[in-house]
Amino acid sequence: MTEQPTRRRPTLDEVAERAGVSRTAASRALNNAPNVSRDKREAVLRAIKELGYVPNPTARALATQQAGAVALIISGEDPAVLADPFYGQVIAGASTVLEETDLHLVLCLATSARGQIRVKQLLRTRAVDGVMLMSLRGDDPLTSLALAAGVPAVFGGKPLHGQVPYYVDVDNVLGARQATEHLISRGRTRIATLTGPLDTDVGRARRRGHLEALTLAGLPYRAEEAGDFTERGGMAAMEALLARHPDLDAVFAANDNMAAGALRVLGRAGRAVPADVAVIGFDGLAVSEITEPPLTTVHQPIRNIGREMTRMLLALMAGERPSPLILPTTLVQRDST
Amino acid sequence: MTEQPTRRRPTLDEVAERAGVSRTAASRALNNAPNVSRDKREAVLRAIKELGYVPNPTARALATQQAGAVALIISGEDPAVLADPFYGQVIAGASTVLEETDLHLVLCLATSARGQIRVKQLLRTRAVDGVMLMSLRGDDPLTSLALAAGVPAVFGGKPLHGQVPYYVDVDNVLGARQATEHLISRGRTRIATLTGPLDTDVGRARRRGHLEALTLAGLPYRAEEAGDFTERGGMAAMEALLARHPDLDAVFAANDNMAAGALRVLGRAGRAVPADVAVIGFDGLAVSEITEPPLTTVHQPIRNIGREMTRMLLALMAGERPSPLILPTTLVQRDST
DNA sequence: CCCAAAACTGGAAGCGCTTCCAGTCCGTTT
DNA sequence: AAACGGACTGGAAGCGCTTCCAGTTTTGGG
Repeated sequence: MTEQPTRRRPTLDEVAERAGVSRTAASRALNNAPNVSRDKREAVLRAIKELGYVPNPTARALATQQAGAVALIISGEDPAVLADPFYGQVIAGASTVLEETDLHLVLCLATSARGQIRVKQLLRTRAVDGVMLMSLRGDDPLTSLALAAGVPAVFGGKPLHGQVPYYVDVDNVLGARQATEHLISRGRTRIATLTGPLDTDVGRARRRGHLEALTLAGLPYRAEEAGDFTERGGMAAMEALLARHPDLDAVFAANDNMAAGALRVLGRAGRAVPADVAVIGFDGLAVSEITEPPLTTVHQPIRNIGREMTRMLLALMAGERPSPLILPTTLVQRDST
Repeated sequence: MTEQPTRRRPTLDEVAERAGVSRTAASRALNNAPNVSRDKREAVLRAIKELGYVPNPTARALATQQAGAVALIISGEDPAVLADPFYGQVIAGASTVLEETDLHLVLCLATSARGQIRVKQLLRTRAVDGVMLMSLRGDDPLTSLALAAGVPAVFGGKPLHGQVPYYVDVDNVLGARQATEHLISRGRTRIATLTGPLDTDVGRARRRGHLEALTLAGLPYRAEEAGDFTERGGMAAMEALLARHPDLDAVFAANDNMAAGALRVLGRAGRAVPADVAVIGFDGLAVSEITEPPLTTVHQPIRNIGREMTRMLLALMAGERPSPLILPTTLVQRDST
């Protein structure tokens, strides 16, 4: 039945005619704008129902000069970035906010040369009314591109270089400092860190917080290894760390994935956690609850990040000038420290 | 500077004027259609460059009656479905294919009542040129909705009820059978299974494959517990299973997440894997490589699913009638069996 | 050198909806 | 009863691009 020659869908003109009013009036009734008498409004509504009329979003977009969509742009060198549940959470948060509007979410992975070009196009053609950008690396050209495009843009996490006016972030420095201070409070003195990529703001900020805590406590021990925020990368980094600093008694991993990897490596190496080595993570992802042992971690409200980015974008699109937002982190004590 | 009164962007008319040709010719040159002399074509291209002209996608969409986008609709009762890296892979696969076209990807989470309504709207208003649907539960109304909408639609995995003409799936029955046969070949005789949700086709199909293998081998032992495809759910199910069937000597988990959960529970319960209990999963996600011990699993080409769904959708949109596709699975032997 | 076929051209008609603006109607105010 | 502000109306002008079609110019064969 669906194969029937797809009878052309009714237009607003037909609705107007059937209701015996002008197209203008029909449009007003449709959008329940003022200046339509009660009678006509009802007549139009009835006609709409009878005809099964559905407004054409493209035509509306052309007339109103609004795309009716916002984009979430995820950068990174590998399409596998999405394997990180982190983004899933952000997307979920964004979705819940967008559900309340009539904006669609277009997802762009700027993970290949081709992808970057597509994003550029998206920005230039103004195919969306606003964009959210995430996980930009050091001098990601997307940053300036987005800023220059004149499209409302909010960033998830500050880009490493360049100031951006609108962003949502968590206090990475403070969170990391709390993490390391927690380890210190447990009596650890040879505290190593598995950092994130150091060409990202989040990677550096967490490292900085860690170092601040060490300095403040007057601890001279320094040991670190860079990871890539994946569990696998965390394993490799932990192995390297263990080889170079076999005497470490605690590890601050810059995220839970890497912490989970570290736990495995420590387990295989025969180090008891937390007896021999205490481990703390960052994120508060589901994985942190089910590691062996359950992971103490610095929890960040990821879903909220998506939600707040979206709210900020909506505000921006509405002509407001929202302030950057720094979300708080909280230490969640479990069994690995 | 971006605050400057946003000088109106040039239109095709202005390009045409500057190039000294008609708008028609300009359009043709732009889309490099035939019937434009070399001279004019070049003049237009030059004007485009000089003016920094960028075509307005909305106007084009209105004129061509094509939205220029396809949707990926993910159903499920919880926005957290996206936490499963599975979808990340599918999205990545879809993206790589779409990158080669000029279609955008709009992502819809039909995970709430509001979300369902939005999807319905999306379908009715024809805001996209095609849709891909995933993870539909038993009698998900989305199935018939999508079919009735008259929009090209391809399904990821067969819906439980109702035949759909276009879908991409893996041979879940066969894959599951291989898994259990593998366990049997390792000499196991008391083989339990952690099933997926039994109101999904994938959940039932894998269970069926498991049972087929048992029947074929003449093994009378039956033990199963339903999970929800999450690691956490796998843990709960494994605990229940262990309590009711303490004598089991092998477990087929319907996906890797649950298998990972099962491994943890078995570890805590003091059962050695694979010595006491052999475990096999399904999916071949990254997690299967880093569990302790590394997990033997039935690998399915997830990225390809996204890719092939997209290709199928493109074919459908091009007026072809592609055949459903069943992707093969392969057994990946690691250390848990 | 003539004529039909092939290759261009560009005016004009949309695609479906929003919104400005010049009016029309009415109930009040004085 | 004349004047007035406010609530409706709907014709018409777009929004920016594609494409049909009738007409014009080139080509190429005979």
